[in-house]
Amino acid sequence: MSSVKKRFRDYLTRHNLKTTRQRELILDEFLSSPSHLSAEELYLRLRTEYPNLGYATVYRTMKLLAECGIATERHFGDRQTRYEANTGEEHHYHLICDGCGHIIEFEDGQIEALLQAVAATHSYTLRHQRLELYGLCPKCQAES
Amino acid sequence: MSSVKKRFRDYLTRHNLKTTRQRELILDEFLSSPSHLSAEELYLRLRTEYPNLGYATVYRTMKLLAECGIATERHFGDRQTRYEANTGEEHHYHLICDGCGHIIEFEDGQIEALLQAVAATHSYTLRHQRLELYGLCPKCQAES
DNA sequence: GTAGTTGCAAATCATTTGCAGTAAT
DNA sequence: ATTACTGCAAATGATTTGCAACTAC
Repeated sequence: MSSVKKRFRDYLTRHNLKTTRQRELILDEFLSSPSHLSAEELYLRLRTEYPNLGYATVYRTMKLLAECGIATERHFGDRQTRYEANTGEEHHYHLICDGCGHIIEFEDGQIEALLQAVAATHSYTLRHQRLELYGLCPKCQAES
Repeated sequence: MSSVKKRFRDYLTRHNLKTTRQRELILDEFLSSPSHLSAEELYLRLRTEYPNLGYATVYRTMKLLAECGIATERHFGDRQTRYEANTGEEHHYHLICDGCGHIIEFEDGQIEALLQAVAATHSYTLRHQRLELYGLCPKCQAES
């Protein structure tokens, strides 16, 4: 069993919550799916295999995954909350197409250093950060 | 009349829209209020003086203000959309204290240049950007 | 056996929209 | 006059919640 799954079980146990089939299924699907899916997209994927899975269960489970640090909730332009698996790596940032919604993730040490410098200038201790660039991808530029 | 109000009138005229009392009232209130109010907060403020103003009118007008560049829509953690007056200056970013919520706005040409470079690398046309740093201000560091 | 969970449907909450009456051009 | 605008109420869409049946512990 992957360490992430173990981590989830431990979290549930520690909080007197139960390890249910649905929770494991949702975590599996989340881990093996592309990043930045919404609860709805996850639900639709799961539904094909487990037709009587409830919508609310997906929401509730994703909230748990966010609480225990396995997933991070993100809000890009549209209304839906999207989920991203936490890798425990460096900070990464997002470049999002306003046209088709395509998302590119990137990292950049230089940017990171400058951000640290800004925080230091104001004597702030940096804890987390959010950087999103919005624009048009090449394909959507061609279309407009 | 302020140049912003003039700019709004011009925008409306150019688009065959009408300059109504409600639109002017909402713009006035928006300009003279603290930044980052939601449509609801704006509506509540206006309502005390103009009790039969409609909720939808505030939403529709804020959308117009965003379209013509006078206001920018922002989403901080909560569900509501918040509006910020555009100063016409450079992009500015936010440094937010997780402890007391204090917000410092800053600009940084070097960061801006790097962001442009990232977009260019992926052949994206940059349209807008969001950069938020979260941490603890000196005062809140001392307290914790 | 006793919590905590699930699936469903109904409820919320922010925002949008249809419409009949009203106001700006 | 014409066309857009307003206020209201009803609609929407994402997410949440109440609840009775169910399942992990």
